[in-house]
Amino acid sequence: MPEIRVRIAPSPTGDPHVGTAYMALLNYIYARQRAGRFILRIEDTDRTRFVPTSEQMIFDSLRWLGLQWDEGPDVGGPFGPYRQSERTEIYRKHAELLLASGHAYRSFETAEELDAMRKSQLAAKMQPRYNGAHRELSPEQIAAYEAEGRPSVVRLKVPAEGETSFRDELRGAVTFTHNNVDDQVLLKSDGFPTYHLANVVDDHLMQITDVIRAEEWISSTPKHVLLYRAFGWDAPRFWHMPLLRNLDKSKISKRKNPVSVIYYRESGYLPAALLNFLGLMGGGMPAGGSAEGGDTRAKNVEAEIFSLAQMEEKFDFSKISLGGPVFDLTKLKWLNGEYIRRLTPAEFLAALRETIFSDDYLGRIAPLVQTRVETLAGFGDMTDFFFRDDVMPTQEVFVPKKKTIEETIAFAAEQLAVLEATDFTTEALEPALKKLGEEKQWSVKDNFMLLRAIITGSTASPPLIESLIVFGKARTLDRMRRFIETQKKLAAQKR
RNA sequence: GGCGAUAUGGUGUAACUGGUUAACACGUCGCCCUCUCAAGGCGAAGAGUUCGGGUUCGAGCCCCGAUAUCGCUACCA
Repeated sequence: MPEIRVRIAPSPTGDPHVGTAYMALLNYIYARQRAGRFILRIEDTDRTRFVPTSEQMIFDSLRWLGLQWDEGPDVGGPFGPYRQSERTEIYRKHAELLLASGHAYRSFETAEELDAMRKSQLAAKMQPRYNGAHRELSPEQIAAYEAEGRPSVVRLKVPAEGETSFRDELRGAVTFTHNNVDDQVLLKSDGFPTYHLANVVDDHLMQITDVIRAEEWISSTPKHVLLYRAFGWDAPRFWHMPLLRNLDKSKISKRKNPVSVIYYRESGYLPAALLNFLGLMGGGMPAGGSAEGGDTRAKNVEAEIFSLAQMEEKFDFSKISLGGPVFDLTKLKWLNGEYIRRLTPAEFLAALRETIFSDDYLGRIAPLVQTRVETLAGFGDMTDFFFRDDVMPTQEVFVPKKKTIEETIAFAAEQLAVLEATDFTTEALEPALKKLGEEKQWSVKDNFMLLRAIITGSTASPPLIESLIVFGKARTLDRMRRFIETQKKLAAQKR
C-alpha cells in the first residue's frame, strides 16, 4: 500500500474561504487517520484574479484553525515547488507531450472569436461548446497561423465517440458521454496552464492518492480522467464533498453569508468551534442520534461537541451525507457560545486579550479617540462598534436629507463594490470613495456619513477611513453586506 | 436548454442498513430559576421521510417514473 497523500489546492484570489477551510479539515482528517501526508498547494495560475496578500492569509487562517500541512510552499517538501506559478515549465513540457501523442492540439482562435461563437450557438439554441474548428489543422495551417504571430492555446482532444466513467468514492460510478465533454483549454495563450492540466500533472507528480475536493468538480472529472489516461498514469481516488450552502440552499456566497475565515477570526469565533461546526457539516461524525447511555439534554449536547483530535479518531468518510449542508450561522454561534462557556475564567480572559482586546487592536484604536474623549470611560462610548458583533443603524440615521431610502441603499451597494476592490490604506481608500461620490453626485459629507452609519451604527465616530482600516476589510465588507441585505428585505416587506 | 449530482421538521444530522407511535441537536414557543439578560432545568409545537406508482406480511431505506434544488456548461478555479 502506498502512503496516503492528499492535498488542498486553494487559489489566492481573495480572503481565505470557509469552503477552503472545510476541505482542508476533511483532507487533514483523512490524512491523519491513515498516517498519510497532507499537502498544501497554491494554485495561482490565474493572473487576472491573483491577489498578492491572499496566499499569506491562507497560511495564517489554516494555521489559526490548527490544520497544519506537511508539505507546502512555505514548509517545503520533496515534491516542490508547491506554488503552480513556479512550475510553468513542467506544465509546458507536459502539454508538449500531449501534443506529440495526439491527445491535444493547438487552437488559434482569439478570445473574441470564441466569445462570438458561443453567443451565436446560444442564439441558435445550441449547446455552447468549442466547435472543434482547429482540431485537425494541417502542419501548413499551423505554420501559417504561427507566422502571423497569432497566439494559441492547447486544447484537450476529447474523443468524439464513447464515454468516460470514473468512480466517486461516495457515489459510485459516474458517467459522462464524450459529446458532453468540451475540448478543454489546457494551456492558455499566456503560457499558464488551466486548472485541469496543472491539477492533474501536479497530483500525479506529487503522488496524490486521494483527491478530496468539492462537488463542483464532478463534471470536470472526466476531463481529468482523460488526461491521466493520455499521460498513461493511474488516476487517484476521487471523493467529491457536498458544497456548503446559504440558508436558501444556493452555493455559499459572500452576499448571503460571511465566508472569509478572517471574518470569523476577527469577530471572535474560536477556531475549535469553527472546526467543530465544519465537522458537523455533511455527517461523518457520530452526532445526531441520542447519546448512548443517557438521554438528558446535557448528555445529548455532548455528542455535538468534539475536538479535532476526536474527529481524527471518529470521523467516518463512508458516512458522509451528500445533500449540501446549509452553513447555519445560528448554530455556529450557539456552538461558539458552548465553547466560550467551557473556558475557565482565565482562559476566557486570555481569549479576549488575544483577539478583540489585544494590545495590537486596542493600540490601533486608542490614537483614533485620544483627542476626542474627556474621560477614559469615554473610550467605550466612542468605540463600541469595534467590539460589537453587529450594528444596524435606523433609517433616520443613515438616509441623508435629500435622498430616498432606495437611492441610499443603491449607493451603499456602490460603496461596497469600491471597498471590495480597494486596498485598506488611507492613500487608496479615501480617493476611491471620493471618486465614487463625485461620479454618483453624492457629497463627501453624505457619502462618508452613510458609510459611518453602516459601520458604526451612529453619526458620530472616530475618523472614518482610519476606523475602517483598523476594523478590517473582512468585517467591514461583511457589515456592509449584512446592512444592504437587511435593508433590501425591509424595503421589500414594506411594498 | 444540455449534462451531472442530490432529496428525512425552518436548519444540521440519526434511524441496528426493510421491522414497534421517525430520534438527537440548533432555532421557535411556554413554564421554572432569577434584580435583568443570558446560561441552566422542564415541557410543547413542528416532518410521516419531495411527489406518484410498484416489490414486500412490512419501505425513509429496494425498483420505476416525475418534480424540485444545486453544480458544471470560461484562455476562473
